[in-house]
Amino acid sequence: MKKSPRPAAKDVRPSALQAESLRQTRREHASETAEDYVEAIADLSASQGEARVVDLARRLGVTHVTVNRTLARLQREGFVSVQPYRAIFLTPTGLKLAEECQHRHRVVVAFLRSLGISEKIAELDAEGIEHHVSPETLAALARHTHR
Amino acid sequence: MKKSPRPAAKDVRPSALQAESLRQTRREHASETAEDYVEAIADLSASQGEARVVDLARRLGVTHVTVNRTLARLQREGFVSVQPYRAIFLTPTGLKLAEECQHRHRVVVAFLRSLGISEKIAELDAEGIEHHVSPETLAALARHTHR
DNA sequence: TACACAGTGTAGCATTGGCTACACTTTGAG
DNA sequence: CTCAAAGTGTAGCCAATGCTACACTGTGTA
Repeated sequence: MKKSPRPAAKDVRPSALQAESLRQTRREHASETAEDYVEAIADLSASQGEARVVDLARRLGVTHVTVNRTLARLQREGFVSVQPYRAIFLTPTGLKLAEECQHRHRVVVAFLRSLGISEKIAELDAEGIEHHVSPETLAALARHTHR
Repeated sequence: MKKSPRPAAKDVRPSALQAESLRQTRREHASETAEDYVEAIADLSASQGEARVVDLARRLGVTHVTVNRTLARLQREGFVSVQPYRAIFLTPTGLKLAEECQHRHRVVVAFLRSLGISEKIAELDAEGIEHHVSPETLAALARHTHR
């Protein structure tokens, strides 16, 4: 029998769970962009009647070039419908995702506000947090939002 | 005077703030990797005496190739000290970051657990959330963690 | 001491998501 | 109807982060 040259890892947190969590987080990150875009498109459509590339760029804090390329991917993935020089529309799939995101965003912000966090900080943190909140946690946050 | 062809965006949420939040989130994402790595290295060093590439790979859920390349970047940025075929060490800067991350992680998990979230889900969500929690929010979470 | 094998390193490819620079379309003012 | 400016699209660059395939090191065991 061969003694392994270095002892196997006996971790405090099991590596498998840790790795799974991180893989999950990376998967989420892949869809964060989609979520940010569809949410912005939904908001702009509601507030202005249509979503245009420049507005998205301003809203998302990137150049119109990045918006353009990302929209191409989102179209490929079935979230939006784009035609050259035309307004941007959400597909039914995209609309559904947008509504989920808006809901999650509202819940997270309301919760943070109810902890006494300022409006600005709450918005800032929510933007980062909202994509990583599981349904269970979202429900718990909603339950624990008082006032 | 020229009337603008299309009316300027009058957003519900001001675009500037929105864009700033998202830019902030992107900046955070750039350092998430660093945080995950230094935290893992600190944990492994504590539990096994040393951190090796394979262990990190297992722990982070990526191949050893990715670990290797990322370590090169982290060394470039001053978080770790690496020599070929040797164990991986944190610099003082890296160690400080690791400790902050571990603290944030503990606070977030404890808070989620105190909301009644299960251990597994709490760990999963914390992994995604912890990188996006501002000091203000972290303090608020700690304050509102009861039992 | 030799060597098998686990661990480590490197080459090269793909995708995502930033950017600048430049070209093309659309549209409203005149 | 014209045309300049705003908006949109494209080419090409860079960095980060995945991967597979293959090469090299180091070390305990036989």
